[in-house]
Amino acid sequence: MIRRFAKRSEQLLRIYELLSGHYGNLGWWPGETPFEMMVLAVLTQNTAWSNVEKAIANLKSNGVLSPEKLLALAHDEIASMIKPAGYFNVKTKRLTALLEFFRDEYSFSFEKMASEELSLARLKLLNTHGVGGETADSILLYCVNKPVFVIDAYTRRILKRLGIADGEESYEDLQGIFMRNLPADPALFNDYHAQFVIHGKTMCRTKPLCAGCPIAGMCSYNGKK
DNA sequence: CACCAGGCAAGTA
DNA sequence: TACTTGCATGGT
Repeated sequence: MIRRFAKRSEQLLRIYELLSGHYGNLGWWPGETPFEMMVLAVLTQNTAWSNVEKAIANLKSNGVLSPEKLLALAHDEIASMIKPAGYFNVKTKRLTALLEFFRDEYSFSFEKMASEELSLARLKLLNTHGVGGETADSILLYCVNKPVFVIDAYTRRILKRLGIADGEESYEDLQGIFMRNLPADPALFNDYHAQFVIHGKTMCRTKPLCAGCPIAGMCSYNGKK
């Protein structure tokens, strides 16, 4: 097979160029505040955004979208509000664990979290119940603007169809592809991830070929899962 | 009605 | 270490 790109970094930048040229610079930001984004990071685990939005709307309408308010609620009260996001008992437990961690480690301060050495902050997040790679990195990128690349199901599927990944890679393997070959720029990582999300929502889903796909020319999808 | 989206932890061996 | 299962919703 012919290598069409001398370097991985050129290929990754070309993909970004094609996606952002098609979808525009999204300036994507999943929540209105850093704290809302922290909550969203848990609520969105294995769940469609449409359901997550209903859950976060319930928290807002009940006036409890703050770490102090949420920690003062009983398990069942949180669970009933986030019910539309699914897995509500699991997510209530995970959200509570994350809020306790945020209180105990950083006194509910994103400034304190941001000032901590990045790899240490990431390890601490990963050591918190309910926080895996994607959730930790979403918090680091979207709440405290750290240059970490978030890998999600869309990213995995798109990379596989592009022939960059074979599906056997670990989370950190895939993350490393981006972080070793792109400048450590939070704004780039934010928008690149947003491009994968919007592209994954509309294309690269189940159809072998998608009309109008901006990266169709680079896609090696052969119909295999 | 069947099926889909789509992270993490805990149990098993 | 690697594999399997539980968790729950809303939309098609």
